[in-house]
Amino acid sequence: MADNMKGLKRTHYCGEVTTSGQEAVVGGFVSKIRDLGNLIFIDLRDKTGIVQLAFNDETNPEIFKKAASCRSEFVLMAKGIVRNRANINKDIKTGNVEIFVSDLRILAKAQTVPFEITNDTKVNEELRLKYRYLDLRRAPLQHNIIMRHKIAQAAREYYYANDFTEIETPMMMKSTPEGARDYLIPSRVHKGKFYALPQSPQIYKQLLMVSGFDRYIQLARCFRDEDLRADRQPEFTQIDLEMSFVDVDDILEMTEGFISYLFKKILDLDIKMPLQRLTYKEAMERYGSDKPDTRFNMEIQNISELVKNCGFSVFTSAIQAGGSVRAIVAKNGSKTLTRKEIDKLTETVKGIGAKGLAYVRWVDEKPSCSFAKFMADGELESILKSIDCKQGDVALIVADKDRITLPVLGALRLKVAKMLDIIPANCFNFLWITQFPFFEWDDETGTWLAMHHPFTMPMDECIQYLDTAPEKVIAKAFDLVLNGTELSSGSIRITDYELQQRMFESLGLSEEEIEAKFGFLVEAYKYGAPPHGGMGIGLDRLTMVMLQAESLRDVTAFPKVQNASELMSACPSYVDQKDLDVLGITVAKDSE
RNA sequence: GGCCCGGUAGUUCAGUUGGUUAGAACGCUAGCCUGUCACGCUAGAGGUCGUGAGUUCGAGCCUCAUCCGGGUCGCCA
Repeated sequence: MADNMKGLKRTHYCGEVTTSGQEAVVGGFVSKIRDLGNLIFIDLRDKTGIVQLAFNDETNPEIFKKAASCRSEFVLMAKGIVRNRANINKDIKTGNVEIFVSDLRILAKAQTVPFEITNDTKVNEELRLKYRYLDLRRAPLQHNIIMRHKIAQAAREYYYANDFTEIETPMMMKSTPEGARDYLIPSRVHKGKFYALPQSPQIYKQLLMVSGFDRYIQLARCFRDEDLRADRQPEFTQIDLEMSFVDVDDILEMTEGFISYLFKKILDLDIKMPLQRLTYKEAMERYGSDKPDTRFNMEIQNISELVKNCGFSVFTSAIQAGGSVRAIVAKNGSKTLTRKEIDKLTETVKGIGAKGLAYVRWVDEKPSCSFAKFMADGELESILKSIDCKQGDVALIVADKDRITLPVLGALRLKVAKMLDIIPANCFNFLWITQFPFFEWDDETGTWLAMHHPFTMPMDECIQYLDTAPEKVIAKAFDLVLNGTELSSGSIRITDYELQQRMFESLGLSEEEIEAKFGFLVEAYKYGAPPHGGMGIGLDRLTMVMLQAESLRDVTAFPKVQNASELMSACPSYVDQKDLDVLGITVAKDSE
């Protein structure tokens, strides 16, 4: 049997024991034991840090014996006098003192842990995820999770101070099969019917504006049944907000206020305001991405004009087909791309849609160029001059339709920057992407699809093109990007009932479909809605980028892995047939 | 679903052309040690080489299948 803590009340967190001469009672996990024979030191750890407990066998043999029986990760409470150490440990904040223990309780023994609880770890993440509760004992993860809490707290402080009301919206809602797949919840009462977990509280928050709450915020859990990435979990949290009587600029300003407040409070950084803005078109042209990382340059350059009459048919035929020839230049730095690396990059771009990769590698005296033999005298030189490719640089060139060249070079730009290690750390580059196209063409179905959700307002001057020229319609939609990560998406919503109807129609929805899917929403807007709009800021991603973490798993207490399972509890899991019977559900045999 | 990478003591890794009993460090267990703080010293335990099949006189190593994990493309209004 373990000891109890009767008669002891914690007076200090471990990391707070810094002043000698007082009595202290601390509780925590055994981090390290140094048994010198007639002298034992135990490092006791809690969420605030480590304090050294000291024992000797002359003063109190009973307690000494108990200390000698302690092992790693035992849970202890200890009382004693805080005294100065003989030698100071400069690495920890309590390194000048120790507690000379007069009462020791072993509150829980611990099995040998499957991996050591250390700040730096090389241990396989799979194992750490299986024992997530142990991994979470490590100081860096504790720090991340606590920082996440502080970011959430700052969000509430800021938006509450700006008259936002926090309102909880349902987790069980109507499935509206647009966009991402829904996670479904079967109904027991209505057999054969399903609720869906929210992909976002979108519809509810818009209705809250119809109701007149004017400013809404929620730290909302959202669920999307799509494949995971390092920056994508099936469930995640948004700082979700909506505002009435606003246009795009009002929302951007409110958000800039938050970013300013947040970074000052959490990181003591002054972010320069207003944040830089780029239109979607410009972002695609210059960076080949709608979420460009602007911490480094290497912008995409169009050399179509220069090569349209050259002898290299790969270039000329792409231009004749209505495409373009574009390049990025990796400038001379501490590293250059080797031939082998360029070959590897060629494979990469082929994997994402490009037919090939032309290059100029100017490392030696003369540039080595994959297409030199097709160039007339002086042509290569003028290309190199125009894209500012000098000795020591490597130029990478893609020729194809714009919808290939731009994203491919965008992906290449990121990859090359990582390979050459030119992305500065401790740098936070925010960027608004504005003026998104309203529709995007879908090759598969041969129709225009809404690029954002179908409640997004078109720019006032574009409404005339809704039916005649969909490609000209620009949305009142915007994204917030930080260091190449999309943090947030927002828009002004359609509040005009007739316009909403036209929107649905131009997206090819029939009367019946509109009624079945969004009938209640369409009807709500018949009763008068103030102009409104809002956004959802990804709390997980925001935390990840602020803490410069590699993955959402580093800032989420209990994350899921790539196949959307959770390794610790092994979910999802099968359920008993009788539980399925109650729901009227039959599972196909081959799925087991 | 496609492509790429990985899986050897509890952990991190090494393991030669396919060849005798698969090693090291840390951790763990036991003993010694009065000022450690990566304590030190001595000894010991600990292995289905992810799993299954195949090739071979012989497989950790070669082949195939499969499972698990990571990254990425598709997907993510």
